[in-house]
Amino acid sequence: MAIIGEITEKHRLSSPECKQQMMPVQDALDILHGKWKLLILMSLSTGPMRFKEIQRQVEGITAKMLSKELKDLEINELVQRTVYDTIPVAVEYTRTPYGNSLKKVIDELHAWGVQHRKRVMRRSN
Amino acid sequence: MAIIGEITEKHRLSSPECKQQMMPVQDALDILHGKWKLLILMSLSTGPMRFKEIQRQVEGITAKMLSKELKDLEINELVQRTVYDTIPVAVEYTRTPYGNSLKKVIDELHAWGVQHRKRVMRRSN
DNA sequence: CCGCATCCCCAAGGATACTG
DNA sequence: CAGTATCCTTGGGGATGCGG
Repeated sequence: MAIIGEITEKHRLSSPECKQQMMPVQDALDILHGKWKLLILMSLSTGPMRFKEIQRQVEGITAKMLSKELKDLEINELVQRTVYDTIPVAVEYTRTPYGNSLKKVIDELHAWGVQHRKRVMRRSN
Repeated sequence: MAIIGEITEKHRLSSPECKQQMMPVQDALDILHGKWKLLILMSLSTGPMRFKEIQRQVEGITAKMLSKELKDLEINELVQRTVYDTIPVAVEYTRTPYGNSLKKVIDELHAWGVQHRKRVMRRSN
């Protein structure tokens, strides 16, 4: 029980700094939350993409969701929308430089996902 | 319009590989989704932590959610739960080595959040 | 102190049909 | 092709209260 008390005390002291560390993460999650946003950004990693193209790449997303998520991403300046005045209209979506700044985040998440998948495979055998 | 056709064609070709890249990310998001999981993992970065301690650090989370999220994290072996047979019982949560493997992901998200906050501040002035 | 049980609400998300 | 509109379901999340 003494050990518990010690541990508790130790971390209560470091609490304020911990909260400071969390705020930025909370900010990031606010913008990137949901099932789709990061996947959409990924699909734009190779270059501009049209609506249907993105929908094909991001498996399972409905037009409604894609439309909404793209709007959100545009508001946060992670994605740019360009309309070409053709018939029928063509719309291209591009990652902005700011959107590209998420590359590392996505890369790390991807790397973790890869090894996680391996791990799950291993355990299920 | 020619340019559109070209762009479309180019990326349709790279589509299969893109989907491959997305699956791991989707896996990762499945485990880490929601408002709280990453924040909880962050709060455990400095060492073992008791239930109430975590709740104090993760601002705004209710006991119910914390309980549920900790269970999920335990199932996925990112967090370990230890019960001390004291009166009243004390329960400690620790990041497993596997949970620690998410450090880079969290770090990148944190780094992005920090600069995002700066950016938002700048624009609102 | 560490939760679980219950009730409740709302936003996220899905299905389908439809327009310019 | 690029979405909107509508309706619907699910579950994330909050509030409160209780039990070991």
